[in-house]
Amino acid sequence: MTSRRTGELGAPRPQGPPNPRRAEILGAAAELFARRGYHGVSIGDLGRAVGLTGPALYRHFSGKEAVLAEMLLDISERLLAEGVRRAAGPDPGRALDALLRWHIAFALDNPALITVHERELDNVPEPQRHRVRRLQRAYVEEWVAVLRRLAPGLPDDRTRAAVHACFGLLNSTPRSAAGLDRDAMGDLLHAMARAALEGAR
Amino acid sequence: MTSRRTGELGAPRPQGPPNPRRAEILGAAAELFARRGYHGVSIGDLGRAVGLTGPALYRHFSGKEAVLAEMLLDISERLLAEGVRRAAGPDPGRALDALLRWHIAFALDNPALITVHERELDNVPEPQRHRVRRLQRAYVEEWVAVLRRLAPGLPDDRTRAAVHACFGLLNSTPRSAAGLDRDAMGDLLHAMARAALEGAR
DNA sequence: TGCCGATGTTAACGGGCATTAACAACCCTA
DNA sequence: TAGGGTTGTTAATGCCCGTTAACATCGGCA
Repeated sequence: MTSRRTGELGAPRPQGPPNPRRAEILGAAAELFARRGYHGVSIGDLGRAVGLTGPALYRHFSGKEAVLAEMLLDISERLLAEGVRRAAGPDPGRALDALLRWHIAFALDNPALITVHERELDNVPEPQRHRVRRLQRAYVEEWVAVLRRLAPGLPDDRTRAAVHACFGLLNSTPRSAAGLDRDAMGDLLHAMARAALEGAR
Repeated sequence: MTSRRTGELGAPRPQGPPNPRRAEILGAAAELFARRGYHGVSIGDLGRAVGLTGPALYRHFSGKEAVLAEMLLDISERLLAEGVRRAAGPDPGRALDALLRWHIAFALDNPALITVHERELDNVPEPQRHRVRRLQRAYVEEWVAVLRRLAPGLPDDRTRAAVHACFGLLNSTPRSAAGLDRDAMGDLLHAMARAALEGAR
């Protein structure tokens, strides 16, 4: 074998020693995809962003789609893994706050990733799109389960709609580069989201 | 002159008798741009969506960018015009409810337009991008002014951030095609947004 | 009736894109 | 120190896109 070019198959993912070049490319791609959209970014743009030419990318990914697929898979896995952890405790009120803190911190620290995660699923090729969708759904269900314990009377579809609306609020961060500093913004989002979810009752 | 091809200049916009073909193209373009993004839609796609070939579009618009520009200009003008009207009354609490009802109705009735309006500003060519930005900002300021009367103590940047977060919540509608019917969804969004804004205090 | 503007069509263009081929330099190790 | 895998490069290929050109049809009106 002359090169690795991981990412072409549905599963399992690379896993080897973390390749710094891959990570660098993924980071730059996140910024570009968030700003200009998947179709608005060329392989040449991607290479240039990390100081390479376009074709050099094929030493690390099987193609442009594979970059996006790995990015979305990584994001949704990270969100879900920590979401499961935080939703666990016995007190649903505390669990909700922990979920809120987690999602807000992730959105504030990775605005580009949140944006891509929210917009570009349709451009992920098919074997992996299903996996991302499953992970995203599972993450939503963690929130729904906590809210169900907190407000047992609510019908499930209403609870689910409320969670989606809450995500819309939290994920708006990247678009509102307001003058607030990170902590103030985090507190504001936490207060608003918490109030919105209580208002959904 | 052999054809009209409006939209190439910054101002003023067409204004003539409403051309049904133009409207049809704009409607189809909104759906496509919302689903696949501006760069993900070709002129051929756009023509096909209204039963024409690609080049036929140039009988109605000066190019692909002009379609997007007119679309965003139209949306932001509509939002602002009605926003100004509803923000006017003497009672800020009523004004806020009127603004909420307006924005929610618009988002529920035109999910594709809201999506494009939120995402594609960067692809509007420069003379018109400024106009759209001004209109969008003015719309936000209508909300900020109402909230300022309602909660005079809040610093302006916090109020503005809260409005943006609120828009994120309301505009999440297109992504959450939940099982709720239109009215139930509208009520839920209204309750959550109202609570979120009060929670921002 | 004959013309002309409006609104289509297909064909052609120039450019950019994703991808592949062919080749070069660099380490690591046998 | 020779060889091979890794990671780059530039050149080439083929496709698709936005746009323009050239041509057809059709309906209203002098």
